[in-house]
Amino acid sequence: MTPVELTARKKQILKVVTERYIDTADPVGSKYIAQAMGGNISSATIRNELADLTEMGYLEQPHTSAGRIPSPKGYRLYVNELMERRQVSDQEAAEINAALDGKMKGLDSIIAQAGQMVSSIVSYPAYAVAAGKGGVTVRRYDLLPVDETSFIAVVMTDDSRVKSQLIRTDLPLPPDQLPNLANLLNTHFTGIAVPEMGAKLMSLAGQLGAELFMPLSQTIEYAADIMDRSAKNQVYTTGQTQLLRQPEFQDLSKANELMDLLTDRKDSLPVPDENTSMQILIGPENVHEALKDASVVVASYDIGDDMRGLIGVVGPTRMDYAAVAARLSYFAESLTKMFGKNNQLPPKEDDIP
Amino acid sequence: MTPVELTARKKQILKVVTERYIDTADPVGSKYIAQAMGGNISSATIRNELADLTEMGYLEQPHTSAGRIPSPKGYRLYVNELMERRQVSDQEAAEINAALDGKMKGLDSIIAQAGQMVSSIVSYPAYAVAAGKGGVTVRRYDLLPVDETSFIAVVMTDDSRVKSQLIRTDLPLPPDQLPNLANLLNTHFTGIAVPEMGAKLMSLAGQLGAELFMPLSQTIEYAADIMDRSAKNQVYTTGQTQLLRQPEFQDLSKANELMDLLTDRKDSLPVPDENTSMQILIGPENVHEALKDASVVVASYDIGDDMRGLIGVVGPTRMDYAAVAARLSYFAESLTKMFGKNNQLPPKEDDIP
DNA sequence: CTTTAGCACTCCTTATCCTCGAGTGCTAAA
DNA sequence: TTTAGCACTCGAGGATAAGGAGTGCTAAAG
Repeated sequence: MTPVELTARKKQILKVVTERYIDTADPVGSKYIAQAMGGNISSATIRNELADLTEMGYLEQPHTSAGRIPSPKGYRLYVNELMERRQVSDQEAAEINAALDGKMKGLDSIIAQAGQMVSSIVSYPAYAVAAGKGGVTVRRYDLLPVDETSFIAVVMTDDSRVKSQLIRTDLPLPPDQLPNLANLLNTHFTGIAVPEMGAKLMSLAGQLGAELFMPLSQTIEYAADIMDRSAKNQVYTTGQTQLLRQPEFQDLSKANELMDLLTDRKDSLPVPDENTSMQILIGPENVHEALKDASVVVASYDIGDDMRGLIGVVGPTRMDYAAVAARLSYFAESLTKMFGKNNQLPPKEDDIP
Repeated sequence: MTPVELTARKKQILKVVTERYIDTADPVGSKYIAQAMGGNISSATIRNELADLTEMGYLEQPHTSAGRIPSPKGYRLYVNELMERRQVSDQEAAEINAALDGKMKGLDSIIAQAGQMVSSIVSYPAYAVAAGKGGVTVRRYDLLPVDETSFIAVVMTDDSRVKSQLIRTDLPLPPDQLPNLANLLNTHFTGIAVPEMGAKLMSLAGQLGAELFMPLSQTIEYAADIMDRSAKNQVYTTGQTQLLRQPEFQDLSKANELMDLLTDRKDSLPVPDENTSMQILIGPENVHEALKDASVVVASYDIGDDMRGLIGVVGPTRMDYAAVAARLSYFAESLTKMFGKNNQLPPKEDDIP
């Protein structure tokens, strides 16, 4: 009685329903489908097929006398098999390239900007993370004299980011002591993690005068802070307000939940599997509760050899997967290319947002 | 016929109405007022007074048979005269201090974080800007060798911010040339604005070999970028979603307008007058169209001697002015203190968000 | 066995009407 | 000047009805 086979016609119907629903956000009726399929079959036939598809779990009915909408399972099939893997149009490509051509400076800033761009390109909220391989350490310290009571600390990490800060000392520090200090830092405080830094600092406490120890610990503190932040894998989210344009979020409670996730608990947003470059998560496939009624498309790109950037889009399950996927993957590829092009090393730089 | 004088009782009534309306968002009726004022006068008397106040423009009536709500003029009077200048409670002060005590590093990052804090403290969206006196120039360049094809450029601006970037050269640059390059930069490219830098660069083009000229121009480009960004007075906004919790923005079109302003055109948010440290702009007092139905409370604080930070809160006209004003001004004062405390110079540092 | 026309039925949407009650404005008396 | 009394207004909320899109089923046709 229950049909098990998914005939070509059933798939075709599912495709029509999905695309129409994505477009209009209204349940799709048999009459429209019949016509959209060429008018060769009657709506009654379609209704039979619809009943099958519903029974098989690909479609849902908001209520007895409404049209059909795709279930998550339906969306999944659509995304896997039915959706036409669309290419970005020349115009879209041009826009993306134009956006990327702008001078982007600084790794973190690039990441944040990438999120913004994607959000505006796809018209949904987006998020961006740079997933380093973790465990950044300092490769090198440089100290530049400014005046009696201050100097500039330049810290270079082993993933080639460079950050600097003006450091004020409480006690005057003779400028000729600066090389000593730098030497101390470079011999004892490179290549090690934050906790070990603390230990080392303690062990040196006795051997050094205050005028050397204070600026030393201030510099270490700064270095530790940099490493902390980069370990935290800061997540940037933008375009939350795009959600409000979607009819499914006119109901504020849903919207609020998602907004909260996007602003406060953004660290629990999905990350794609290690080896796939793009992943689509539909409704209940998401582990996070607030995302059960939403979908996420997330892509990754390479930042040089040992870092991976992540960029994701959040929208209603009724999201335009074809368009989002096309644009997002084009964007991610462009980023990979961009990072690769500069002697295959990223233009890493200082910036903490 | 029309009363001109604002008796003490009228003011008292206006105060009760305003505070009640701020609290409940419902029009306030004569019965409630009579009771809230001690029960010594009848609601009929209150009604007479209400009619006067309405005629005088301090109150409004959504429709004939509803209670009264304050008009912008009413709010204005309330804010100017009636509102009790509330102090932050010990607990609030403690919270604010705790938030500020956290290690805040980097000027721009502090500013952005300040916005977030304020937003969470007052439960409305907030924005933050650092209004420099404009016209930043470079005070000094330092170049640190890395390897044959790259070096670190450290740029210090005349407002004591320090930023740095790793620069890759296309041609190999002998390390012993680096001091030359630094010298060139420091003698020709300090203390001047971006356009002049370009001119200078042109004039030097002929005299230098490519292996020196290329890295020179890359460094200049970086410096120009820093100056550009700091000239732009970047505005940070946060907490937009707080708007959705306000009943007046349940109607999405209003909310959207404001959201747009807060995310896209944030540069047109109000700035307080030069000499006042806090300003309250109520509804139509705002010049920007999207803010005509909203209110803004904005405060400024000092960053060292020659910069001024700005921090503002956006909410419905029915905003809790007393609470917001108290918290915001306390927060701004704390910031001023914080910036002053470190030898009265801010902990300026590198960071572009 | 599949397709299709026909038709009763479901149930959402929208409009209309009605009632209820909070609150007003006015009048006239204290 | 204040207050009690009272008619009146107007929105909120609920019930009811009409309209319509869409379904499911039946029975006939291919």
